[in-house]
Amino acid sequence: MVVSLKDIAARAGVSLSTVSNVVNGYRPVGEETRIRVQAAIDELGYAPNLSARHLRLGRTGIIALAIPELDNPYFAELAGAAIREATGQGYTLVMEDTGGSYERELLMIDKSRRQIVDGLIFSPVAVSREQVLAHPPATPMVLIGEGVYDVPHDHIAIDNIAASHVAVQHLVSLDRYRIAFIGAQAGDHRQSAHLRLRGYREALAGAGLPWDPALAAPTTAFGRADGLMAMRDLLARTHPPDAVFAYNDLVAIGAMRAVAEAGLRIPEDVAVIGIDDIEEGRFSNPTLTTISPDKEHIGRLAVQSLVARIEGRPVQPPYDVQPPFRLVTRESTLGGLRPVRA
Amino acid sequence: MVVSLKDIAARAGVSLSTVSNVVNGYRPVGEETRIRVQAAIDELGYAPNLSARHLRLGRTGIIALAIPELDNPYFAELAGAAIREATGQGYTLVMEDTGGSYERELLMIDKSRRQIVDGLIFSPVAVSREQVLAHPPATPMVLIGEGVYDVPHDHIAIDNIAASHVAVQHLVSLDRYRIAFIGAQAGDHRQSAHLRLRGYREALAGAGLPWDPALAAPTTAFGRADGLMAMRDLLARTHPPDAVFAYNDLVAIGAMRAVAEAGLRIPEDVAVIGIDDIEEGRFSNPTLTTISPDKEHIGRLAVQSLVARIEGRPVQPPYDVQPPFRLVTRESTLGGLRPVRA
DNA sequence: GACTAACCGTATAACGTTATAGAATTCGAT
DNA sequence: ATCGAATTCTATAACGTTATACGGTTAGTC
Repeated sequence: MVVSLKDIAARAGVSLSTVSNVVNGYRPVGEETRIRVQAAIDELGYAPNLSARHLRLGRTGIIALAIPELDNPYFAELAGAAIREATGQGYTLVMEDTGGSYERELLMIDKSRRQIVDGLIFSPVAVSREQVLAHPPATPMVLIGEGVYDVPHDHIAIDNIAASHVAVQHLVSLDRYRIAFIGAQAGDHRQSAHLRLRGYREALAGAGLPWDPALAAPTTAFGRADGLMAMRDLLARTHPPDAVFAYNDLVAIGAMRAVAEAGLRIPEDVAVIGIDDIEEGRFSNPTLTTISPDKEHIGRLAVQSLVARIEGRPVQPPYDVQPPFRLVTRESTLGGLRPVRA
Repeated sequence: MVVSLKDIAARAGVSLSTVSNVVNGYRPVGEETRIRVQAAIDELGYAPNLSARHLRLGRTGIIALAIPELDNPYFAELAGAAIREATGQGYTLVMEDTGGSYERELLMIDKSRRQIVDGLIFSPVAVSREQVLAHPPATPMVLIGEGVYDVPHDHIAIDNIAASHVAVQHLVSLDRYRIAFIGAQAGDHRQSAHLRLRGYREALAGAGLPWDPALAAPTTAFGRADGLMAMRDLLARTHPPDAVFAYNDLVAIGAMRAVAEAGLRIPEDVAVIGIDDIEEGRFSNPTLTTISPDKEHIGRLAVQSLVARIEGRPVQPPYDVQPPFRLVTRESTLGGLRPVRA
């Protein structure tokens, strides 16, 4: 049997309101009655009905995290941090996998889906800035990643251009001159691909290296298979690259596989660097040099910002945060055998 | 402004009940009024308040998936399937990361946490059979994985012993005689480790190979780092193994890294096989031979079983399902260079 | 001894929904 | 004409919670 306030009230011989006050501490309650009520609560094993509470309060205590792909370890690791923070703040976090699909992303910002949710952390990839502007969300929204810029929402994303500079400069410092980029995008979406491509070009220019469009390999998506195919393609050229800057670690790992299949050595023949610092790259053969964003920081900050807005706490106007990142050098660029530190 | 049934009723000039009937199709409504009401709904952009609906109906439409580690790709891939199925069935799935912690797992089955949830899909690792029996859940629960057996709940897990047989037999068929197992557990928990160890021993016996306790390496957890350390240990022995059956793919990948660091070749010096068939193993160097459970099947079936129980549909008594699995042979046992089929 | 203030408790009205019971209308059949 | 039945709609009472407004009692102050 499910126990409600009414049962407790009857048992303790007080009114509904008093029990509610004991439970929530909203109003002072006499010491003696508090004890009596608490005893009844313990005996009957009362737990508040969240639907009722939420109906009354107008909030659900649930926030959503909408990401393009749960099976990308980057997002899985990020989600872990977000879940921990949300739990700590007294919220439940539900994850939505949009699959990077346009319709499912629109559904996310569409308010019909939001009746159940107090706020949304959203990593858009397919949807455009204009569409976000055209569908003002009914509840607060925090954006993560580089999908959409310049909208009136909190936004958390590393400085992609700066990160790309660091990556390319690292390859340049190793005397690589034919540096490819895998993950250039054709369409208008995936801002981050544009930004990383731009950072790549700027860094090349800064190093006095020529810009060769043939070395900017497009992909349809950003998984291991995409990196593999793009790299096979690059290696089949008459002048293959001597280094690769990959859109992310998954792409980089696919690319490394292609290099190995071609019978070439990493990094002697081709050096490889990615972005994300997923755990997989710490154990791959060779281990993967990467740009490491602080995922724990991003996940927690996203939840904190969202909760602050939900609870109407004093927050600045929508702000852009650029979490820190750092270069993590490993075998795929430095070479040698560098035992994993475990 | 948030639109409720009342607003629609006023707009369309009908009663609350009629609008509700239009929305839910519970009672027949005249064609003309239906159109008028639908128009009002579209104009005002009505979406039902789920808290209110759930309060009234006594169900929340939310199911939880509690897994030990979101950053294990196996669970991430499984969760993807579960989310898809849940969405299709009209449920929202929330994920809970227990971290394999005893307290957080108990919290999951504890009913206080369940007020918000219609049912739970649970992959226990720390909690025991007795504890599950002692804390009867308030709502239906489906167990996945091998943590707990013989409890009155639906249970979905591959036949671990049979899977281990297949894995070890594969190694035997390649003329390996010193086959190690990584992932033996000391404590009473992690049934699956026991089962896989048992399958390993049975298969050895079946092949007429001796049982050497020194080759059963325990680990504290089941990640890449654990496989790495255990393998380093095994390779430092006077008689190192010529093959390794790892508790799962993550452990296998850590083990492969250790073999590479030791300057040995896979599979010539040491063959490696895992369980799970995570995508990572399809692109690793070398690619990883593994036992592939049908994750899509498991995820969907878990949700289907749970929803059937929640909705009180005719279901058999709690049943045990053993989803199919198959051996996927790759470079880590077969050797050679086998280009990834992409 | 009356007035205020503080304290503690309660009755009640929402929050938005749906199920039940029933009211109003129409239509056939007697 | 009248009754029963079918059809379409509506009023109302919950579901369990919390905020508001108010009723008592006690203590303190002039």
